[in-house]
Amino acid sequence: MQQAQTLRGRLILSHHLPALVLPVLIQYPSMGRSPCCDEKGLKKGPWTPEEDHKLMNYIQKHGHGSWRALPELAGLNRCGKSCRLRWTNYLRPDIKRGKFSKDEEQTILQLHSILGNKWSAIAKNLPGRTDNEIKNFWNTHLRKKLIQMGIDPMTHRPRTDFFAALPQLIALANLHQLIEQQQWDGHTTMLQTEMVHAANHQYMLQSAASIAPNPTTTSSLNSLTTDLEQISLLNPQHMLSPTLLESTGSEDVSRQVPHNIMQSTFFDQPDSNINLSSDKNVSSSEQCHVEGGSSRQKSLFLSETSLPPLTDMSASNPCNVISTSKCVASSTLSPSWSEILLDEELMREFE
DNA sequence: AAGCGACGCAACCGCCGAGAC
DNA sequence: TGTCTCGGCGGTTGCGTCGCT
Repeated sequence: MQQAQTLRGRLILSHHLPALVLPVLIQYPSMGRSPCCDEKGLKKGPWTPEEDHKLMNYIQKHGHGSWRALPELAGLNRCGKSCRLRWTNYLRPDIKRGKFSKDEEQTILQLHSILGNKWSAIAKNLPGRTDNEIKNFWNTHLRKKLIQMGIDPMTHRPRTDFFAALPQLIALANLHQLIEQQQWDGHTTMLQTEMVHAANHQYMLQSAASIAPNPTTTSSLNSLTTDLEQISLLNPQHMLSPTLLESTGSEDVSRQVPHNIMQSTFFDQPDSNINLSSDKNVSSSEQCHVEGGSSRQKSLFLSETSLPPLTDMSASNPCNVISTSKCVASSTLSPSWSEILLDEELMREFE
């Protein structure tokens, strides 16, 4: 019954609304979340053709003005925010709908490699497309496409994290095994506490490093570094990797691992004779096979093992937080796929 | 034909910055 | 300076559709 009424409304409206809006109305009434009750009694959920008609009529006659005041003036039982969203993402007459062209797709890919998830900024370069539409297109199509091509959708560079993460995975497996064996009961609690601290510090460093260097962030980083050094001083056996300390401020921080975790895990035992990798396929630089050796050797070994985060940390994408020029500059380290594959002219526009 | 999972996308949520007071 | 309002933005949700078994 309700469906029949909606359908009727759809057919009647189809004679009155601009041609651009008609394809939109075909999709009623199914999309979006199910309505839920609001404390103020305002309606939520999918918009009906009647509501759209009211909103369009009002804005075409009076402009939107104050979005907060609009619903009452237009006779809508919606919040202003909902009206604004509906207008900007759906009803605006200049919205271009339908499939994205190859050109649009390439533009999105290139702009995303430069700007990151700045959908509104990307949308400004694609007339008629909304940020929401571009975001959806990215999440449902382009992102998957890049992943299938073996390209990290956030960095736009070939993914290497799995192989680079192998030593870390192996280390974690060993850590688990060691804790279960409880060979060093007294150390376990302390170690776990330190692991939490180290993880926190790593996270803070990653966040700080993703911000463009300036006096404030530099001092913060120095403070963090000092903090990390203090941890290692309190626990000399948990030496920190020089690369971790030196890399504050570079995007490579996100690829470091709390080395005090690694080292305390592997070497606190009286007889550290731990075979961390029996996999012959792992390259020599990634092998974690350590038998005895001096502490200097052990330290060197670990400091040279650069490890990525196991999760896809969007925060580590410099393009999410820093300026375009910084991103382009960082892209000179190694060419991103878009620099190789896509239109050079467009790339130059953003350099 | 029915069941089921993946997909697509409109709409909501929560946060943030700008501006007014 | 602090608070409030408003608009904008990015992330997430949830439901209908589609395609496969």
